Amino acid sequence: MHLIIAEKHNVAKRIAQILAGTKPKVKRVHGVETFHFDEKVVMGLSGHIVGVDYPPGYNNWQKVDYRDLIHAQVVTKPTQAKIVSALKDLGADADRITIATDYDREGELIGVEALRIAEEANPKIEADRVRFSAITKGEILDAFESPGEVDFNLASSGEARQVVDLIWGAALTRFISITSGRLGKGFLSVGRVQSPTLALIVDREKEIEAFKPQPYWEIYADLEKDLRVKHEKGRIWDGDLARSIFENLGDEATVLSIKEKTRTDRPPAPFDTTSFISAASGIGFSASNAMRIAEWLYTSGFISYPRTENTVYPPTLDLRDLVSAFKKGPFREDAERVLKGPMVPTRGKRFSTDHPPIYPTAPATKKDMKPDQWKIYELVVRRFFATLSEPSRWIVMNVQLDIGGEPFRAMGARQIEAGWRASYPYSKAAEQILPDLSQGEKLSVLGKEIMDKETQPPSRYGQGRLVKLMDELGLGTKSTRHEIISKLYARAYVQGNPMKPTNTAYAVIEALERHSPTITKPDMTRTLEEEMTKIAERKIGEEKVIEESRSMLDAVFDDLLQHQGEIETTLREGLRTDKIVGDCPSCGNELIIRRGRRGSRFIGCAGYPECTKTLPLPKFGMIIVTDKICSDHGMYHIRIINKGKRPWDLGCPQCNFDQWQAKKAEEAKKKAEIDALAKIPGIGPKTLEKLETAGVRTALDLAEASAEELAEKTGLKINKISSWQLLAKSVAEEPSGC
DNA sequence: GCAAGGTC
Repeated sequence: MHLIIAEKHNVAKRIAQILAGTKPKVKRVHGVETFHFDEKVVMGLSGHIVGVDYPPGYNNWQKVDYRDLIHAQVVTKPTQAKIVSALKDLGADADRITIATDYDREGELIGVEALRIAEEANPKIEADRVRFSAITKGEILDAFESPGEVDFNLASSGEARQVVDLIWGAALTRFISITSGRLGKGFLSVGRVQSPTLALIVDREKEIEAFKPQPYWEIYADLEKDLRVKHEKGRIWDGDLARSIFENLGDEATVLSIKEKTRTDRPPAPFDTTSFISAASGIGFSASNAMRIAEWLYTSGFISYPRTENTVYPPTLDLRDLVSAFKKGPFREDAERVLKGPMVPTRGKRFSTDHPPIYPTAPATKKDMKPDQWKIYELVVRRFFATLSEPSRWIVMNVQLDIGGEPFRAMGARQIEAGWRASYPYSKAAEQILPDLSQGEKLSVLGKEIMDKETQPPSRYGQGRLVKLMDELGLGTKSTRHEIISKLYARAYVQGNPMKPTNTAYAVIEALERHSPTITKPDMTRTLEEEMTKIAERKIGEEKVIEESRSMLDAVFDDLLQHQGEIETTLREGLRTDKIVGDCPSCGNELIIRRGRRGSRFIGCAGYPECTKTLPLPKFGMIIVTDKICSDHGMYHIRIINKGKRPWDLGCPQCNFDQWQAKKAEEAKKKAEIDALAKIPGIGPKTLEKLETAGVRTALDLAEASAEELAEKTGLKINKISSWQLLAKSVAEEPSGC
């Protein structure tokens, strides 16, 4: 039997269909769907099915010595037990195994992992490897026609990365968590990708804080024909000069010149993961949410594989056929427009062997999915059409004017052909229509304006921008960048979007930059990549790279352990300031988030025990002090983050407490009225039931009801109802006892 | 309970 291994289930299924020519037989092996035909079996993995970890005995964070962690024998453990078992069973029966995992380094390692398991069950199995960059009939048949060999060196370069990541990550994560006292659920983490990413955000925040705004002025004049013109100088840095220009401005403008140019605005490149996340971020999706939805669309058959670095459509993709599929449904007009054109697809800078760019694989309507899913699907469809469209064309006008010796200017832009913008309305380019003007024309000045402005600090990174930046710096991969960003939120290192770092993040980055700068810079990834290439080229061994990395980490710990005291001070100060909620309304001391004896949390005053002001906090979830301040109480708003749930904005803790108290009082009042109804002589449980079906639950309800209607609805005697009503009225008017 | 990398 010939066993064929794909990286994922979907790919296994399609490979089997292509190779079989007919529908292959589906058999479940240890719960895993496999595909059988002509003495061949295709099975899919789920990415890595084993992972590196420490052997048992290294679990206790406080008891294990850092040096032991650095030099421990790292082991490989199955992480997908069912798939491993299926692989063993099938491997035992196979005389040949073909690795058909993704065509990249990680794919090579995943293939070798599978091969080792199969070899364990059957040492005599013969192995080969096929490589393809799109799952189309042509590519797959070609690849299987001439299989190559498994590249064990490439795989071991991936293994070296795994071990280096684990030992640096684990040792530094434990050190920072132990030193800061943040153990258990709220631990602080460190890693080759997450820490440099966090450092980018912290650096940006420092730039913003250090920014000194510069004042400048802009001068505008409003002319006849509804024309607004701006002083040629744009930003005028000298206030006196600006005011003098403004005050001495003449009352007639002369058109000096009119320049017209056509500008072509080229359509965007096909989506890779980075540009997709960036575009989704532009319409309000977080990176993780965009990817989650894209994965759903992929597994539901609406779009192609969303994790790709490729921005060039493969020649095997029949674009005309695909566009034609959209001739029915909500994208009919776009499809017809594109089909009329030359349909030359745009190409991005990056071409890779992993997967095609992200494109829609099937037409759909709004009814097929939820609104958010539709928005993402529509984005992918519209981007696809845009990449097959013609450029958008504009006429841009540049009008120069003179007002009493001062140069002014007006810029106009008019779209003459929408081109790709007809399908892709996400990146807006606004038209600026100017009135008809002629050279030498004179226009009176109807009004003037001087605007005093100041330069703005750089803006915080939004998630889309950060993903792009990570991509440029080589941090993380198409599949992990959004997860890394989520991790920063989960550790309470950042909050909001755009992202603002917490003081804890400042402190962690400061400590690392001082004593372990390697882990805070993108260079670590870059040098690791270089080492990996050397391993793949057999210029250096996997073991050598790991050993060198271990001794570097040893040196880092020489420094860290020597300065553990001061690092502790830095970290604890950062942690402390993140817990400040505001000033105590009773005594003016700081209000801080504190922990009760049984792990409960509350807001307490730093002036305790003299001041006993407290406010409650929820039992579960991570508490985040945001930078939003309550205008009534001067306290920072609180946000609660529970894993897998939407964040809950609790708001100002004082307002929240007041509202809760008011609600409780309201409920108590209601309960008192319900009790009062039951206490009226003559009203027993059966009568209560009848009254309730008529909508009467409290004494107040009864007092306000119409006796006739109530009698009709309940079948109770009207005179009885009237007598109860008298009693109810007297009860309802009494102030409630609690 | 640690990383980052696959995939669901």
